[in-house]
Amino acid sequence: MRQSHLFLPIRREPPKDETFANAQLLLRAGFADKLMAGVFSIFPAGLGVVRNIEGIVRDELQKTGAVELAMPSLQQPKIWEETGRWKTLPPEMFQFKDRADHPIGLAMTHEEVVFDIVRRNIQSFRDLPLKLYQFQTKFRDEPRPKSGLMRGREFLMKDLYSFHATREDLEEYYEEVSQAYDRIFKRCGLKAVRVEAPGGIFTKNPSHEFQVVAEGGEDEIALCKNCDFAKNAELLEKGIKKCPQCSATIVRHISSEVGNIFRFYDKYAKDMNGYVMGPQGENLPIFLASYGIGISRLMATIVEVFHDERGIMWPESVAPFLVHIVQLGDGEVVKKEAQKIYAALQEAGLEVLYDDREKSAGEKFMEADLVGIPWRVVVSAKTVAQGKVEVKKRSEDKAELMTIEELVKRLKK
RNA sequence: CGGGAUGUGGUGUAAUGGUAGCACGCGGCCUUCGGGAGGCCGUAGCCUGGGUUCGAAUCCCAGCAUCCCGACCA
Repeated sequence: MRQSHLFLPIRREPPKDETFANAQLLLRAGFADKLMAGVFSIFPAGLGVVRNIEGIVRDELQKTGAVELAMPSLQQPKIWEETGRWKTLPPEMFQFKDRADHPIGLAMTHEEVVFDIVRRNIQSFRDLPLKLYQFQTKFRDEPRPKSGLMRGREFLMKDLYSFHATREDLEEYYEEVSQAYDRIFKRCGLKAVRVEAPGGIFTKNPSHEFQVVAEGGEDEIALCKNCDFAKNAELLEKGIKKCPQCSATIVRHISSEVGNIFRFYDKYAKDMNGYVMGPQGENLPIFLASYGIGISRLMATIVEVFHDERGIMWPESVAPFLVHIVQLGDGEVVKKEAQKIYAALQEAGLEVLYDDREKSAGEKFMEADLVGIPWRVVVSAKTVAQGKVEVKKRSEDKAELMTIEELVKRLKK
Protein backbone atom coordinates (compact mmCIF):
# COMPACT_ATOMS: atom_id res chain seq x y z
CA MET A 1 0.00 0.00 0.00
CA ARG A 2 1.30 3.40 -0.96
CA GLN A 3 0.84 5.82 1.89
CA SER A 4 -0.29 8.50 -0.54
CA HIS A 5 -3.24 6.22 -1.39
CA LEU A 6 -4.05 5.13 2.13
CA PHE A 7 -6.48 7.28 4.06
CA LEU A 8 -4.28 7.78 7.08
CA PRO A 9 -4.97 11.28 8.39
CA ILE A 10 -2.26 11.98 10.94
CA ARG A 11 -2.62 14.79 13.44
CA ARG A 12 0.25 16.66 14.97
CA GLU A 13 -1.46 17.08 18.30
CA PRO A 14 -3.81 14.86 20.25
CA PRO A 15 -7.46 15.94 20.28
CA LYS A 16 -7.88 18.07 23.40
CA ASP A 17 -10.83 16.07 24.67
CA GLU A 18 -9.10 12.72 24.70
CA THR A 19 -7.12 11.83 27.77
CA PHE A 20 -6.59 8.11 27.35
CA ALA A 21 -3.62 6.81 25.40
CA ASN A 22 -5.74 4.51 23.26
CA ALA A 23 -7.96 7.34 22.05
CA GLN A 24 -5.18 9.90 21.68
CA LEU A 25 -2.99 7.60 19.67
CA LEU A 26 -5.63 5.87 17.55
CA LEU A 27 -7.11 9.24 16.59
CA ARG A 28 -3.78 10.99 16.09
CA ALA A 29 -2.30 8.20 14.02
CA GLY A 30 -5.31 8.05 11.70
CA PHE A 31 -6.68 4.67 12.80
CA ALA A 32 -10.04 5.89 14.05
CA ASP A 33 -12.29 8.91 14.29
CA LYS A 34 -14.90 9.92 16.82
CA LEU A 35 -18.39 10.77 15.65
CA MET A 36 -19.93 11.21 19.08
CA ALA A 37 -19.41 10.00 22.61
CA GLY A 38 -18.67 6.29 22.51
CA VAL A 39 -19.16 6.01 18.74
CA PHE A 40 -16.18 5.69 16.45
CA SER A 41 -15.34 5.15 12.81
CA ILE A 42 -12.51 2.77 12.11
CA PHE A 43 -10.24 4.04 9.35
CA PRO A 44 -8.42 1.75 6.89
CA ALA A 45 -5.30 1.20 9.00
CA GLY A 46 -7.45 0.56 12.06
CA LEU A 47 -9.57 -1.85 10.09
CA GLY A 48 -6.37 -3.68 9.17
CA VAL A 49 -5.71 -4.19 12.86
CA VAL A 50 -9.30 -5.28 13.47
CA ARG A 51 -9.10 -7.80 10.64
CA ASN A 52 -5.87 -9.21 12.02
CA ILE A 53 -7.36 -9.60 15.48
CA GLU A 54 -10.42 -11.22 13.94
CA GLY A 55 -8.14 -13.56 12.01
CA ILE A 56 -6.47 -14.73 15.20
CA VAL A 57 -9.82 -15.18 16.94
CA ARG A 58 -11.28 -17.01 13.97
CA ASP A 59 -8.30 -19.30 13.73
CA GLU A 60 -8.42 -20.30 17.37
CA LEU A 61 -12.18 -20.73 17.49
CA GLN A 62 -12.18 -22.89 14.39
CA LYS A 63 -9.76 -25.18 16.18
CA THR A 64 -12.47 -25.79 18.78
CA GLY A 65 -14.99 -26.74 16.12
CA ALA A 66 -16.87 -23.47 16.13
CA VAL A 67 -18.39 -22.12 12.93
CA GLU A 68 -19.06 -18.55 11.91
CA LEU A 69 -22.43 -17.07 11.02
CA ALA A 70 -24.05 -13.65 10.96
CA MET A 71 -27.14 -12.72 12.92
CA PRO A 72 -29.30 -9.60 12.72
CA SER A 73 -28.93 -6.49 14.83
CA LEU A 74 -32.59 -5.58 14.44
CA GLN A 75 -34.69 -7.75 16.68
CA GLN A 76 -38.31 -7.95 17.69
CA PRO A 77 -39.57 -8.12 21.31
CA LYS A 78 -41.16 -11.56 20.88
CA ILE A 79 -38.08 -13.66 21.58
CA TRP A 80 -36.80 -11.29 24.24
CA GLU A 81 -40.06 -11.62 26.10
CA GLU A 82 -39.48 -15.34 26.48
CA THR A 83 -36.60 -14.62 28.84
CA GLY A 84 -38.16 -11.47 30.23
CA ARG A 85 -35.26 -9.38 29.07
CA TRP A 86 -37.30 -7.06 26.84
CA LYS A 87 -38.36 -5.38 30.06
CA THR A 88 -35.19 -5.77 32.12
CA LEU A 89 -32.54 -4.81 29.58
CA PRO A 90 -33.55 -1.20 28.95
CA PRO A 91 -32.39 1.48 29.32
CA GLU A 92 -29.16 -0.16 28.23
CA MET A 93 -30.83 -1.71 25.22
CA PHE A 94 -31.76 0.68 22.42
CA GLN A 95 -35.44 0.25 21.68
CA PHE A 96 -37.56 2.11 19.19
CA LYS A 97 -40.52 1.69 16.85
CA ASP A 98 -40.58 1.01 13.14
CA ARG A 99 -42.89 2.87 10.76
CA ALA A 100 -45.71 0.42 11.44
CA ASP A 101 -45.34 1.29 15.10
CA HIS A 102 -43.89 -2.12 15.96
CA PRO A 103 -41.23 -2.09 18.65
CA ILE A 104 -37.68 -3.01 17.61
CA GLY A 105 -34.57 -3.57 19.68
CA LEU A 106 -30.95 -3.10 18.66
CA ALA A 107 -28.96 -6.16 19.62
CA MET A 108 -26.63 -5.79 22.57
CA THR A 109 -26.13 -9.55 22.74
CA HIS A 110 -27.53 -12.56 20.92
CA GLU A 111 -28.43 -15.35 23.33
CA GLU A 112 -32.14 -15.13 22.55
CA VAL A 113 -31.75 -14.98 18.80
CA VAL A 114 -29.14 -17.69 18.54
CA PHE A 115 -31.07 -19.96 20.89
CA ASP A 116 -34.19 -19.44 18.83
CA ILE A 117 -32.30 -20.30 15.67
CA VAL A 118 -30.92 -23.49 17.15
CA ARG A 119 -34.12 -24.75 18.76
CA ARG A 120 -35.95 -24.37 15.44
CA ASN A 121 -33.27 -26.03 13.39
CA ILE A 122 -32.20 -29.09 15.33
CA GLN A 123 -34.27 -31.96 16.68
CA SER A 124 -31.89 -34.54 18.08
CA PHE A 125 -29.09 -34.84 20.60
CA ARG A 126 -27.10 -36.09 17.61
CA ASP A 127 -27.07 -32.51 16.31
CA LEU A 128 -25.16 -31.44 19.41
CA PRO A 129 -22.76 -30.05 20.34
CA LEU A 130 -22.98 -26.99 18.18
CA LYS A 131 -20.77 -23.94 18.40
CA LEU A 132 -21.72 -20.75 16.56
CA TYR A 133 -19.97 -17.41 16.56
CA GLN A 134 -20.02 -14.08 14.79
CA PHE A 135 -18.20 -10.77 14.61
CA GLN A 136 -20.67 -7.99 14.93
CA THR A 137 -21.36 -4.46 15.95
CA LYS A 138 -23.12 -4.38 19.29
CA PHE A 139 -25.21 -1.51 20.61
CA ARG A 140 -25.43 -0.59 24.24
CA ASP A 141 -26.79 2.66 25.56
CA GLU A 142 -24.10 3.05 28.19
CA PRO A 143 -24.73 5.49 31.04
CA ARG A 144 -21.28 6.88 30.43
CA PRO A 145 -19.19 5.93 27.42
CA LYS A 146 -15.58 6.54 28.33
CA SER A 147 -11.92 5.77 28.07
CA GLY A 148 -11.73 6.21 24.32
CA LEU A 149 -12.53 2.98 22.52
CA MET A 150 -12.68 1.02 25.76
CA ARG A 151 -16.35 1.56 26.44
CA GLY A 152 -18.49 2.57 23.52
CA ARG A 153 -22.18 2.61 22.76
CA GLU A 154 -21.49 0.93 19.45
CA PHE A 155 -18.58 -1.48 19.33
CA LEU A 156 -17.19 -4.56 17.69
CA MET A 157 -17.61 -7.86 19.42
CA LYS A 158 -17.02 -11.51 18.77
CA ASP A 159 -19.74 -13.57 20.38
CA LEU A 160 -19.66 -17.34 20.50
CA TYR A 161 -22.49 -19.57 21.72
CA SER A 162 -22.17 -23.27 22.43
CA PHE A 163 -25.01 -25.78 22.66
CA HIS A 164 -24.71 -29.12 24.42
CA ALA A 165 -26.76 -32.17 25.24
CA THR A 166 -25.21 -32.53 28.67
CA ARG A 167 -23.83 -30.40 31.43
CA GLU A 168 -20.54 -32.31 31.32
CA ASP A 169 -20.07 -31.62 27.65
CA LEU A 170 -20.71 -27.94 28.28
CA GLU A 171 -18.14 -27.86 31.08
CA GLU A 172 -15.59 -29.53 28.89
CA TYR A 173 -16.09 -27.11 26.03
CA TYR A 174 -16.14 -24.15 28.40
CA GLU A 175 -12.62 -25.04 29.43
CA GLU A 176 -11.60 -25.61 25.84
CA VAL A 177 -12.74 -22.10 24.91
CA SER A 178 -11.04 -20.73 27.97
CA GLN A 179 -7.78 -22.19 26.68
CA ALA A 180 -8.49 -20.87 23.19
CA TYR A 181 -8.93 -17.43 24.77
CA ASP A 182 -5.55 -17.78 26.47
CA ARG A 183 -3.99 -18.47 23.08
CA ILE A 184 -5.87 -15.62 21.39
CA PHE A 185 -4.71 -13.00 23.87
CA LYS A 186 -1.20 -14.38 23.86
CA ARG A 187 -1.07 -14.17 20.08
CA CYS A 188 -2.19 -10.56 20.37
CA GLY A 189 0.87 -9.99 22.52
CA LEU A 190 -1.07 -9.68 25.78
CA LYS A 191 -0.85 -11.33 29.13
CA ALA A 192 -4.44 -12.03 30.10
CA VAL A 193 -5.46 -13.62 33.36
CA ARG A 194 -8.72 -15.45 33.90
CA VAL A 195 -10.57 -14.39 36.99
CA GLU A 196 -13.98 -15.05 38.42
CA ALA A 197 -16.38 -12.27 37.47
CA PRO A 198 -18.47 -10.27 39.88
CA GLY A 199 -22.15 -11.17 39.47
CA GLY A 200 -23.88 -9.62 36.49
CA ILE A 201 -27.52 -9.29 35.63
CA PHE A 202 -27.58 -12.24 33.28
CA THR A 203 -26.55 -15.26 35.25
CA LYS A 204 -26.06 -16.41 38.79
CA ASN A 205 -23.60 -19.10 37.78
CA PRO A 206 -19.98 -18.12 38.29
CA SER A 207 -18.67 -16.62 35.08
CA HIS A 208 -15.15 -15.67 34.18
CA GLU A 209 -13.49 -12.70 32.63
CA PHE A 210 -10.12 -12.26 31.00
CA GLN A 211 -8.29 -9.25 32.31
CA VAL A 212 -5.20 -7.52 30.92
CA VAL A 213 -3.22 -5.14 33.06
CA ALA A 214 -3.53 -1.88 31.13
CA GLU A 215 -3.61 1.76 32.20
CA GLY A 216 -6.78 2.77 30.40
CA GLY A 217 -8.77 -0.15 31.79
CA GLU A 218 -11.90 0.18 33.88
CA ASP A 219 -11.44 -2.79 36.15
CA GLU A 220 -9.07 -3.66 38.91
CA ILE A 221 -7.49 -7.01 39.53
CA ALA A 222 -5.42 -8.28 42.41
CA LEU A 223 -2.34 -10.26 41.42
CA CYS A 224 0.09 -12.15 43.61
CA LYS A 225 3.69 -11.08 43.14
CA ASN A 226 4.84 -14.64 43.49
CA CYS A 227 2.32 -17.21 42.31
CA ASP A 228 -0.49 -17.23 39.76
CA PHE A 229 -3.21 -16.07 42.15
CA ALA A 230 -5.50 -13.57 40.43
CA LYS A 231 -8.82 -12.14 41.46
CA ASN A 232 -11.12 -9.35 40.44
CA ALA A 233 -10.43 -6.69 43.08
CA GLU A 234 -14.17 -6.27 43.62
CA LEU A 235 -14.31 -9.81 44.92
CA LEU A 236 -11.23 -9.50 47.08
CA GLU A 237 -11.97 -9.48 50.77
CA LYS A 238 -11.38 -6.03 52.18
CA GLY A 239 -7.95 -5.26 53.54
CA ILE A 240 -6.35 -8.43 52.29
CA LYS A 241 -2.67 -7.88 51.54
CA LYS A 242 -1.24 -11.39 51.50
CA CYS A 243 -1.83 -14.05 48.90
CA PRO A 244 -4.12 -16.80 50.21
CA GLN A 245 -2.14 -19.35 48.22
CA CYS A 246 1.46 -18.47 49.07
CA SER A 247 1.19 -15.46 51.42
CA ALA A 248 3.32 -13.28 49.17
CA THR A 249 2.30 -9.65 48.61
CA ILE A 250 -0.84 -8.94 46.61
CA VAL A 251 -0.77 -5.98 44.22
CA ARG A 252 -3.76 -4.28 42.66
CA HIS A 253 -3.62 -3.29 39.00
CA ILE A 254 -5.90 -1.34 36.72
CA SER A 255 -7.01 -3.75 34.05
CA SER A 256 -9.10 -4.10 30.95
CA GLU A 257 -11.69 -6.82 30.55
CA VAL A 258 -11.04 -8.16 27.07
CA GLY A 259 -13.14 -11.31 27.27
CA ASN A 260 -15.78 -13.02 29.30
CA ILE A 261 -17.38 -16.43 29.35
CA PHE A 262 -20.70 -17.55 30.83
CA ARG A 263 -22.43 -20.84 31.55
CA PHE A 264 -26.19 -20.72 31.38
CA TYR A 265 -26.66 -24.50 31.48
CA ASP A 266 -30.36 -25.24 30.92
CA LYS A 267 -31.67 -21.76 31.76
CA TYR A 268 -32.46 -20.94 28.15
CA ALA A 269 -33.91 -24.39 27.51
CA LYS A 270 -36.40 -23.72 30.27
CA ASP A 271 -37.09 -20.09 29.41
CA MET A 272 -37.39 -20.64 25.70
CA ASN A 273 -38.57 -24.20 25.57
CA GLY A 274 -35.50 -25.56 23.82
CA TYR A 275 -35.37 -29.35 23.90
CA VAL A 276 -34.07 -32.11 21.66
CA MET A 277 -34.79 -35.81 21.46
CA GLY A 278 -32.43 -37.89 23.61
CA PRO A 279 -31.09 -41.42 23.01
CA GLN A 280 -34.00 -42.98 24.93
CA GLY A 281 -36.59 -40.89 23.17
CA GLU A 282 -36.72 -38.48 26.08
CA ASN A 283 -36.66 -34.68 25.99
CA LEU A 284 -33.23 -33.24 26.68
CA PRO A 285 -32.71 -29.57 27.49
CA ILE A 286 -30.26 -27.76 25.25
CA PHE A 287 -27.42 -26.50 27.43
CA LEU A 288 -26.05 -23.09 26.56
CA ALA A 289 -22.85 -21.17 27.24
CA SER A 290 -21.69 -17.92 25.71
CA TYR A 291 -18.31 -16.32 25.20
CA GLY A 292 -17.48 -12.74 24.26
CA ILE A 293 -14.43 -10.83 23.14
CA GLY A 294 -14.62 -7.09 22.62
CA ILE A 295 -12.66 -6.69 19.42
CA SER A 296 -12.50 -2.89 19.43
CA ARG A 297 -11.72 -2.88 23.13
CA LEU A 298 -8.99 -5.43 22.48
CA MET A 299 -7.45 -3.10 19.91
CA ALA A 300 -7.61 -0.23 22.40
CA THR A 301 -6.08 -2.41 25.09
CA ILE A 302 -3.21 -3.36 22.81
CA VAL A 303 -2.52 0.35 22.26
CA GLU A 304 -2.65 1.00 26.00
CA VAL A 305 -0.08 -1.72 26.55
CA PHE A 306 2.13 -1.15 23.52
CA HIS A 307 3.01 2.50 23.16
CA ASP A 308 5.71 4.91 24.20
CA GLU A 309 5.98 8.70 24.20
CA ARG A 310 6.42 8.71 20.43
CA GLY A 311 3.47 6.58 19.45
CA ILE A 312 2.05 3.13 19.01
CA MET A 313 4.17 -0.03 18.85
CA TRP A 314 1.99 -2.69 17.26
CA PRO A 315 2.82 -6.33 17.92
CA GLU A 316 3.58 -7.98 14.58
CA SER A 317 0.58 -10.29 14.87
CA VAL A 318 -1.94 -7.46 14.71
CA ALA A 319 -0.01 -4.67 12.99
CA PRO A 320 -1.80 -3.24 9.93
CA PHE A 321 1.46 -3.64 8.02
CA LEU A 322 4.64 -5.50 8.86
CA VAL A 323 7.03 -3.10 7.16
CA HIS A 324 7.06 0.64 6.66
CA ILE A 325 9.25 1.79 3.81
CA VAL A 326 10.23 5.39 4.39
CA GLN A 327 11.56 7.07 1.29
CA LEU A 328 13.61 10.17 2.02
CA GLY A 329 13.85 12.80 -0.68
CA ASP A 330 12.22 12.53 -4.06
CA GLY A 331 15.25 12.12 -6.30
CA GLU A 332 14.69 9.74 -9.19
CA VAL A 333 17.34 7.29 -8.00
CA VAL A 334 15.94 7.04 -4.49
CA LYS A 335 12.40 6.77 -5.78
CA LYS A 336 13.31 3.97 -8.15
CA GLU A 337 15.14 2.09 -5.42
CA ALA A 338 12.27 2.49 -2.97
CA GLN A 339 9.82 1.19 -5.55
CA LYS A 340 12.08 -1.75 -6.24
CA ILE A 341 12.18 -2.64 -2.55
CA TYR A 342 8.44 -2.12 -2.26
CA ALA A 343 7.90 -4.57 -5.11
CA ALA A 344 10.40 -7.06 -3.69
CA LEU A 345 8.75 -7.12 -0.27
CA GLN A 346 5.32 -7.49 -1.78
CA GLU A 347 6.65 -10.27 -3.96
CA ALA A 348 7.77 -11.97 -0.76
CA GLY A 349 4.18 -11.86 0.45
CA LEU A 350 4.74 -9.23 3.13
CA GLU A 351 2.33 -6.49 4.17
CA VAL A 352 4.08 -3.26 3.23
CA LEU A 353 3.25 0.39 3.69
CA TYR A 354 5.34 2.56 1.39
CA ASP A 355 5.68 6.18 2.45
CA ASP A 356 5.98 7.74 -0.99
CA ARG A 357 4.91 11.20 0.12
CA GLU A 358 6.95 14.33 -0.33
CA LYS A 359 7.60 15.39 3.23
CA SER A 360 10.64 16.26 5.23
CA ALA A 361 12.65 13.46 6.77
CA GLY A 362 11.92 14.54 10.29
CA GLU A 363 8.21 14.60 9.73
CA LYS A 364 8.24 11.18 8.13
CA PHE A 365 10.16 9.70 11.03
CA MET A 366 7.84 11.24 13.61
CA GLU A 367 4.81 9.95 11.77
CA ALA A 368 6.27 6.50 11.28
CA ASP A 369 6.92 6.27 15.01
CA LEU A 370 3.38 7.44 15.73
CA VAL A 371 1.79 4.90 13.39
CA GLY A 372 3.88 2.19 14.94
CA ILE A 373 4.50 -0.37 12.22
CA PRO A 374 6.94 -2.98 13.60
CA TRP A 375 9.70 -2.64 11.00
CA ARG A 376 10.94 0.55 9.40
CA VAL A 377 13.01 0.50 6.24
CA VAL A 378 14.64 3.76 5.21
CA VAL A 379 15.59 4.35 1.61
CA SER A 380 17.64 7.48 0.96
CA ALA A 381 20.53 8.75 -1.12
CA LYS A 382 22.83 7.46 1.61
CA THR A 383 21.47 3.93 1.63
CA VAL A 384 21.33 3.75 -2.15
CA ALA A 385 24.99 4.76 -2.33
CA GLN A 386 25.83 1.75 -0.17
CA GLY A 387 23.57 -0.62 -2.03
CA LYS A 388 21.68 -1.36 1.17
CA VAL A 389 18.67 -0.25 3.19
CA GLU A 390 18.47 0.87 6.78
CA VAL A 391 16.32 -1.38 8.92
CA LYS A 392 15.03 -0.57 12.36
CA LYS A 393 12.46 -2.12 14.64
CA ARG A 394 9.94 0.25 16.16
CA SER A 395 10.61 -1.25 19.56
CA GLU A 396 14.38 -0.85 19.36
CA ASP A 397 16.73 2.08 18.95
CA LYS A 398 19.48 0.67 16.83
CA ALA A 399 19.26 0.57 13.06
CA GLU A 400 21.05 -1.83 10.80
CA LEU A 401 22.16 -1.68 7.18
CA MET A 402 21.42 -4.71 5.03
CA THR A 403 20.69 -5.78 1.48
CA ILE A 404 17.17 -6.37 0.25
CA GLU A 405 17.78 -10.11 0.25
CA GLU A 406 18.89 -10.02 3.87
CA LEU A 407 15.87 -7.92 4.75
CA VAL A 408 13.42 -10.33 3.15
CA LYS A 409 15.08 -13.21 4.93
CA ARG A 410 14.87 -11.38 8.25
CA LEU A 411 11.20 -10.51 7.84
CA LYS A 412 10.16 -13.90 6.58
CA LYS A 413 10.86 -15.58 9.89
C1' C B 1 -28.38 9.85 36.78
C1' G B 2 -25.35 13.09 40.64
C1' G B 3 -20.69 16.20 40.82
C1' G B 4 -16.85 18.97 38.17
C1' A B 5 -14.67 21.16 33.77
C1' U B 6 -14.66 22.93 28.77
C1' G B 7 -16.85 24.83 23.99
C1' U B 8 -12.80 30.55 19.34
C1' G B 9 -10.43 28.81 11.59
C1' G B 10 -9.20 21.83 9.85
C1' U B 11 -5.91 21.21 14.64
C1' G B 12 -3.82 23.49 19.16
C1' U B 13 -4.37 28.07 21.48
C1' A B 14 -4.65 33.91 22.76
C1' A B 15 -7.61 38.27 23.38
C1' U B 16 -9.74 44.49 30.99
C1' G B 17 -17.03 44.46 28.00
C1' G B 18 -14.39 48.19 22.76
C1' U B 19 -10.60 46.38 15.35
C1' A B 20 -10.86 38.35 16.76
C1' G B 21 -4.66 37.42 16.97
C1' C B 22 -0.75 33.51 16.92
C1' A B 23 1.25 28.67 15.63
C1' C B 24 0.57 24.38 12.89
C1' G B 25 -2.25 22.62 8.75
C1' C B 26 -4.16 23.57 3.87
C1' G B 27 -3.39 26.09 -1.50
C1' G B 28 0.38 28.67 -4.79
C1' C B 29 5.67 30.01 -5.93
C1' C B 30 10.84 29.38 -4.60
C1' U B 31 14.81 27.30 -1.70
C1' U B 32 15.41 22.74 1.10
C1' C B 33 15.62 17.17 1.96
C1' G B 34 18.37 11.76 7.87
C1' G B 35 14.33 13.46 13.41
C1' G B 36 7.99 17.75 13.17
C1' A B 37 12.89 22.87 7.45
C1' G B 38 12.93 28.35 5.57
C1' G B 39 10.98 32.67 2.73
C1' C B 40 6.90 35.21 0.20
C1' C B 41 1.65 35.29 -1.05
C1' G B 42 -3.03 33.26 0.15
C1' U B 43 -7.06 30.35 2.95
C1' A B 44 -10.26 29.61 7.04
C1' G B 45 -13.07 30.75 13.22
C1' C B 46 -16.11 33.07 18.39
C1' C B 47 -21.45 25.78 19.80
C1' U B 48 -26.97 27.34 19.39
C1' G B 49 -30.90 30.55 21.13
C1' G B 50 -32.37 34.29 24.29
C1' G B 51 -31.02 38.39 27.74
C1' U B 52 -27.99 42.66 29.95
C1' U B 53 -25.27 46.76 27.42
C1' C B 54 -24.15 52.33 23.25
C1' G B 55 -21.18 47.90 22.43
C1' A B 56 -20.59 40.69 24.22
C1' A B 57 -15.76 35.65 22.33
C1' U B 58 -15.87 37.96 27.27
C1' C B 59 -21.39 39.03 31.89
C1' C B 60 -26.46 36.35 32.83
C1' C B 61 -30.18 32.39 31.49
C1' A B 62 -31.56 28.15 28.70
C1' G B 63 -30.28 24.43 25.40
C1' C B 64 -26.79 21.32 22.83
C1' A B 65 -22.05 18.94 22.77
C1' U B 66 -17.45 16.81 24.64
C1' C B 67 -14.26 15.20 28.58
C1' C B 68 -13.21 13.74 33.77
C1' C B 69 -14.89 11.64 38.80
C1' G B 70 -18.84 8.79 40.84
C1' A B 71 -23.20 5.59 40.23
C1' C B 72 -23.90 1.88 36.48
C1' C B 73 -21.72 -2.12 33.45
C1' A B 74 -22.38 -9.62 29.45
